Amino acid sequence: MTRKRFENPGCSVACALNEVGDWWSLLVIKQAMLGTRRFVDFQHSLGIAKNILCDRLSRLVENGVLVRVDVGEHGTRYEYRLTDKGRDLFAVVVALRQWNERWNGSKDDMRLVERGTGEPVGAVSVQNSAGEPLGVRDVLFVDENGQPLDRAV
Amino acid sequence: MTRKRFENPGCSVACALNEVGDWWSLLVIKQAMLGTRRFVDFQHSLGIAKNILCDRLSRLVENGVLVRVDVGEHGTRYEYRLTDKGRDLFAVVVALRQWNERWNGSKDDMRLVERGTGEPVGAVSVQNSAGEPLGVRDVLFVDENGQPLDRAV
DNA sequence: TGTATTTGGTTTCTTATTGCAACCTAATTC
DNA sequence: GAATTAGGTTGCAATAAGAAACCAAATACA
Repeated sequence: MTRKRFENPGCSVACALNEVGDWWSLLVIKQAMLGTRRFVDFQHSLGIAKNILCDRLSRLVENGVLVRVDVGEHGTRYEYRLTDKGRDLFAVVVALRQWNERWNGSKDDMRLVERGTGEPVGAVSVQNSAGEPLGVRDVLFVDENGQPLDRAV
Repeated sequence: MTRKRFENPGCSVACALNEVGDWWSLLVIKQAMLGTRRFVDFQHSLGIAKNILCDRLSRLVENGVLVRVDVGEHGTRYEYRLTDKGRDLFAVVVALRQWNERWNGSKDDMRLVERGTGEPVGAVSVQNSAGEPLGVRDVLFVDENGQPLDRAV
């Protein structure tokens, strides 16, 4: 039985998870954000099986999250580089990181600072137009007609 | 062979994915944010197999993302409600939603607006202390001593 | 009161995916 | 010229997923 891929075109979260929602993809992307580009480096830093890494890299390339660039003179050295689409997952990765640090208290080996100033980056949050953070209770989910969906979280 | 659970305590992203990084968990959480609380409602709205739903709900309860509340008089009616920890995944869910809409252009059935004003919520992003958005190229990953890790993304 | 249905599961069975290890080919290094 | 490296592919055993059947307690329905 094929694992359900969330083709449901009515749910953006499902569609996003369809591309990057499996066990390894987001870790591959995070590692790419750290500068990893080569097959063997992904393999060693993540401790992932080679066939699974092959599969994930191919799928991420198919989906336009990574590009495979030929860097050898004669075609057996490749680099996997983030595309704009891939780099745009930065907020997702950082939000996950911060969530884990807030609730599981595990200290990551590395910190994230602004390149220019060296200041730590702020907390990733949903915001209104004034830049004030919004929790899930501060928003409404509305349908195409602007009618709010009943809800109590 | 047991699927690798990312116990690696040195990586927050891996730890976070260990709790909510499988195919269904984030969809269950998103659905809970929409107000779904009952087993059958999760089942029908997500189209998930009952045994898998059981497993995911139990795991999310174990990890403190949901609580199981007895709402029947005599103990066979339950509700699964988000905890503070679960609600705090809001930024992750919205970031994924927005990423998909930016890059895959699929229109979600529902829109997200601020409860008070009815205005659409802003784009979730990593920011510096001044509230300016930061891309992955605008930050440095530094180790415990503040030394930047070599990197070119 | 008696029957049907709903709820929240568990069990069984089949299929898919994972992880490991072995292997493989072209290119590089020694 | 031999050994190693890069980037895979293949085969196998173990695990997880999905569908469907089943089940007990509680509720709704007549």
